[in-house]
Amino acid sequence: MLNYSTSAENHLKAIFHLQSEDGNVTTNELAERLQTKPASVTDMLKKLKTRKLVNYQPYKGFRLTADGQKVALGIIRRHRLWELFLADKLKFNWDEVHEVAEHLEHVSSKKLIDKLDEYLDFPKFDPHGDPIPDIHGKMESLKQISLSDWPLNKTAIVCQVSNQSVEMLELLQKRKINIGSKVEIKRKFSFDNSLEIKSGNSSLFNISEQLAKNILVRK
Amino acid sequence: MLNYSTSAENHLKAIFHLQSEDGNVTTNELAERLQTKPASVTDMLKKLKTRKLVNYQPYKGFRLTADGQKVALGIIRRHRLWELFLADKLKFNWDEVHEVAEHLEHVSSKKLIDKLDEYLDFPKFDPHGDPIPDIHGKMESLKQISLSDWPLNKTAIVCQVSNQSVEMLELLQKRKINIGSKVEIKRKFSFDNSLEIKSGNSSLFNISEQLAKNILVRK
DNA sequence: TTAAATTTTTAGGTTTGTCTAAATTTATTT
DNA sequence: AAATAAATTTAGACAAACCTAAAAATTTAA
Repeated sequence: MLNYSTSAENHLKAIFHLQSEDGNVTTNELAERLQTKPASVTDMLKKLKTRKLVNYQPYKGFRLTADGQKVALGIIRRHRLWELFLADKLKFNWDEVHEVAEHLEHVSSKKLIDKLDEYLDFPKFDPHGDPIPDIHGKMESLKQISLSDWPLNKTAIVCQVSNQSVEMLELLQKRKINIGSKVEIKRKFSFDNSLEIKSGNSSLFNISEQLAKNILVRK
Repeated sequence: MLNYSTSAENHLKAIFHLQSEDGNVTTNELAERLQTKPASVTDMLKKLKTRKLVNYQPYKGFRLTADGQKVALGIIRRHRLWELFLADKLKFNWDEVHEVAEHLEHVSSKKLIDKLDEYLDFPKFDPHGDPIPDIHGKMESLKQISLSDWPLNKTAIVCQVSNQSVEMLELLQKRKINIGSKVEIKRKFSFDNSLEIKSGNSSLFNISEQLAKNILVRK
């Protein structure tokens, strides 16, 4: 298995995420996501195309090839395993693991990752509730819906947070909302779609529509 | 605390090791150690000098400054903690940990390393028997001597292997010699200074002077 | 103590990943 | 459907980390 630069890996991973939302990915989108410039993205895409990791045609957008997908899943596997390690074993807070995992994910020893997987007992989900690809790149898919679509007065279990901004994670931390937390919607305010909710045994509080949309729940 | 490139970190670490053996370090020595060219070393040293990590004067060799020493100890701390993690927790073989740790050591989150240290219970030595610097850069020093200077028929405990080449570690692995193994010298052959030794409860075998010099023992 | 050998540095080039500014293509709007 | 706007690519630069070959300094040895 070949080796890719940190930058190439970051591009592949970001394309993977974007295309699962959007289908075809555009240069601007990717530049925005990676906090870089469209011209830089074009440069990298030309390189990824030579490696047959992406099917890219100038001005037409791009997607990962089957090979690219495989590589991206490997990177995501590393990232999520490290996140779980940091949270479960090293007792990092839920909202601190992402940034450190961004660096650890680029250490590409296959043996390291497979042993880490074993050490963590072949986990299926990371601390954000995202599924972890197994050694073959397969992962569970969650049938979960947004908290903003959940009915009133019915307990939901938080199982994923789809927007991983630091601000948002900090907010959730403050509200003591974690993966696995039980929440219940007590009121919906139609004028701004904000919700009044109850988490665990704490008292009632309000969250915005924006936030509710990014909290995925099940059960 | 500032951030250094992987290459800069590798230079600092190598200078640290070389100067503890030699005192003053030369350009050629360092190039050899890093598997690079003298011209490249000169380039990097000029950069490290601007950062005041090394006191370097053209043609005169160099050493780490107090600051450089501090940075180097931090890198060594990371390296050795990861080595221990890989061996103890992930069950890597003793001779496989070095290479992976070479990569992990460059992930420079202070919190990560301090939590890892805690997770491993603030260990004092890595799987090769090398001391691990603590959070302040302090580490134990071993009073140990080379197996080639050990007397006949007296049990010694292997506590360090000073030459970390893969070949040598593989050889030791084959001979079932590990840190903590008990060995006893049964004969010394003066014509080539090779030794006939007994390790644990296995039968007798021979090792060269070269190998004996690189096995450090105590007790 | 010079001449030869060795070590080290300098000069100039390459690759990778980034950027800005200009040019080009595609999309939108009147 | 032309004109304008937006998105994208190209051209040309730059910094980091490396290299080779040549020049300069230092060391060694005749």
